[in-house]
Amino acid sequence: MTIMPDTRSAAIDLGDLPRQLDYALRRAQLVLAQDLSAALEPVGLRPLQVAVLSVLRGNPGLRQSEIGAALGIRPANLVPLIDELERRTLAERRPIPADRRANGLFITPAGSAAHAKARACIDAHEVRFAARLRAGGKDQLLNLLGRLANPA
Amino acid sequence: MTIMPDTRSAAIDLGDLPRQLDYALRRAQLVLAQDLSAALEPVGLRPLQVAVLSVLRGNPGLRQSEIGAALGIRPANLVPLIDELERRTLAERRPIPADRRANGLFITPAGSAAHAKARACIDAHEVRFAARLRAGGKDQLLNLLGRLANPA
DNA sequence: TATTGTTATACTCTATAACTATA
DNA sequence: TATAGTTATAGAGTATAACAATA
Repeated sequence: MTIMPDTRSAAIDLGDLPRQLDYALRRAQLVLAQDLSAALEPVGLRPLQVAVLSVLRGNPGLRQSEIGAALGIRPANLVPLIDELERRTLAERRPIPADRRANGLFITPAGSAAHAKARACIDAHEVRFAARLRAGGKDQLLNLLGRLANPA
Repeated sequence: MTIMPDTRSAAIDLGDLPRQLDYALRRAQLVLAQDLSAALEPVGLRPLQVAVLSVLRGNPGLRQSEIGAALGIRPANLVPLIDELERRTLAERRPIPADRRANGLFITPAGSAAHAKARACIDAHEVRFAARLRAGGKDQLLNLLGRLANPA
């Protein structure tokens, strides 16, 4: 459980913080991440693991380097992540004959099943938070966040 | 340096990820946090330390428990943070006669000076990223993020 | 009994550097 | 020589549990 800022007690002067994008982002990101992690607990997967499965589902045979580039995860950090997915037989590494340095990554049937369950949790989570916004607010937000993340 | 997702190579299918709030938040938050941390490097402070100084500046004598509640930091995690600020004489703990369990926290002149420098860095950072949005985009974004972070 | 601050500890995500085996 | 994956390690931020001093 995260400790959330006390937004009610106007007694405390937060200065410029409420006008800072990074502060607002940190707060919102933390709330969402906490909720999503809790929502995924029944499935036993963390958000990042689900993200990897999502990409694997749409791109069978992808190399680790490619997944890392797509999701913004460094090769060194991707290794233990894939290790665990493989240990739980949710994904597997297969040798690539053409390049024996690289691995082709594949989601397994068990991985697809887990991913489907995770998707349901995530969808519910998304609906839950979209409800906090006005109609069209989610699209607006995704647009704004995309602009921030991309130099454009 | 963070590895950012490859948004250009449309070769890879990211599935539902681009439509997920938590994923968009994670990406944007990471970009902003990285940039801000780098921007604050000359001052030698991390964003969270500056946040504490900001609150201290507007609320001299605040207790640790109150700062923690305001910023969403647990008491146990606040201790080393304050320790370092105190070690660098940017803030100080003073005993509270009325309650000898608690500390009153105060920003020092050196702390105010450091905070002023940090503010300039943060303002520049904010301008830099607000420029990625349309006019009024920042206010829109702050509004949406506030709604997400707050249940109501 | 409850609260304030503290210690100790663990987990997640991110980061760098250096290694191996291939290419 | 460059690349793919790996190992080892470190730093932030966040989390819990348990304790001492005080209320």
